[in-house]
Amino acid sequence: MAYRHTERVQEQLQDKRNRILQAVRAVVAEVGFRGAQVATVAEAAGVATGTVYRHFPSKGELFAEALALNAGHELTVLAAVARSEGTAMERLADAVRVFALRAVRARRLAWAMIAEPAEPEVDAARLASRRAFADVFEGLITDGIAAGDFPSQNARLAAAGLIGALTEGLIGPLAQDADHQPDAAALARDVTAFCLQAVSARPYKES
Amino acid sequence: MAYRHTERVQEQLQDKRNRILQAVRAVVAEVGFRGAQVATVAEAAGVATGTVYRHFPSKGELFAEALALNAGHELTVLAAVARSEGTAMERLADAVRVFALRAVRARRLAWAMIAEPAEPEVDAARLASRRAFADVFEGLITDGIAAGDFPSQNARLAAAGLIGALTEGLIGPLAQDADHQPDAAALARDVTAFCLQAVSARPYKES
DNA sequence: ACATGAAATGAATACAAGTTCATTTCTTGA
DNA sequence: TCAAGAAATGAACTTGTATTCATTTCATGT
Repeated sequence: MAYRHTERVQEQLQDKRNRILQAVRAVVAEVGFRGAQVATVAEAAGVATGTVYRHFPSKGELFAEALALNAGHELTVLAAVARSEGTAMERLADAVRVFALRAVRARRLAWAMIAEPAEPEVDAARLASRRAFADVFEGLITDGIAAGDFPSQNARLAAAGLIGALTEGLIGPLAQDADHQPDAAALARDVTAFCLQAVSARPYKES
Repeated sequence: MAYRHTERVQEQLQDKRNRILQAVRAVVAEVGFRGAQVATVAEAAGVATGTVYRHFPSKGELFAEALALNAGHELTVLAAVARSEGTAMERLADAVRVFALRAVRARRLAWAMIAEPAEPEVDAARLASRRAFADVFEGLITDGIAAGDFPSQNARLAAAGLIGALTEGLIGPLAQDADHQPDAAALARDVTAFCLQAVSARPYKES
């Protein structure tokens, strides 16, 4: 008997695994899922291509785990905001604002996480996280309706609509136009205004 | 001299070209861009694979032209609605409703046309058509603001928000859940209500 | 009918990217 | 220092598709 796993080795392995996951994040943030290949990720992580496969069974599962990790992080942040003090209206406003600010600060990554199709495993992981995001918004809208902050409406659909509006307004292809790019804060402010109005308003004209 | 292009041949060629474009539409409507391969398209068009390349220089350009063709058609419909009689509010309502109804009736195709990434040429073509759609909505919103139908707002962003909400609510992955799929008409109605409220409403509570 | 040249064919090829695995390098305990 | 076993390496392999091109089929005018 001349070799046994020691704690240090375990840590190094775990470390390498994490480095690879972080490398996925970094590469995807730069070139999206479309351009992210295993060899590139390996290089970014400072390991050989084959090493990746000692830690993950396939590209799809690696990328899916990286997405889940990142989405989970964002979800934690969002859920905390949603659980804070204040009226449903205030909390929804905060949640949307936080989502918007974080998204504009890393558009490419945000778009990849939220919308860019990729391997089936990645798509599946995204569907789950997307639903989790929608659930947070839906909960806030439902609260708001119950509290009389918002008019009665289809909360599930409204939540989807918010995510769609956020995605499109902040990180979609149309938002990438560099022609007259306002600062991120202004963009986030306008999108937030739109989202709040969509959920919280009553008809502008009596008809 | 024993061969010269005759009219009949020209027509047949044009015909074949169109058949191929239609075949792209049909195949994409079924399996999306991801699953659409040249061989499949050729088969659907009733020609050999190589024939496709006598009419189009590459897969990317073929698919991009197919997308532009289809988007152009939709845009014509939408623009006609936008130009019809009525207040800006009514015309926006009609436009959104028409968009929604047509989209839910062919979700897979609509998603491919609006959102599914594909070859770079396709993405470029889509960006153009997307902007055209957004422009129609933006024009209606601007009209509405000028007429006092809608409160003052960032029309460009609101237009993007509408498209996002429509996309997400009608044809995005979350909308694909077959669990409790309401009929298309009901879905379109709710989404339309959300969109109109987003643009046309005033604050629900004076604050 | 026939010669001419275009158009269609589809099997063969090219290519890109994910995955494997024989070899090398590192780690451990004696 | 050394043997044993694990981990890392990266070049070779595999696979799935887009693209090509030698061959065949078809259309035209005499």
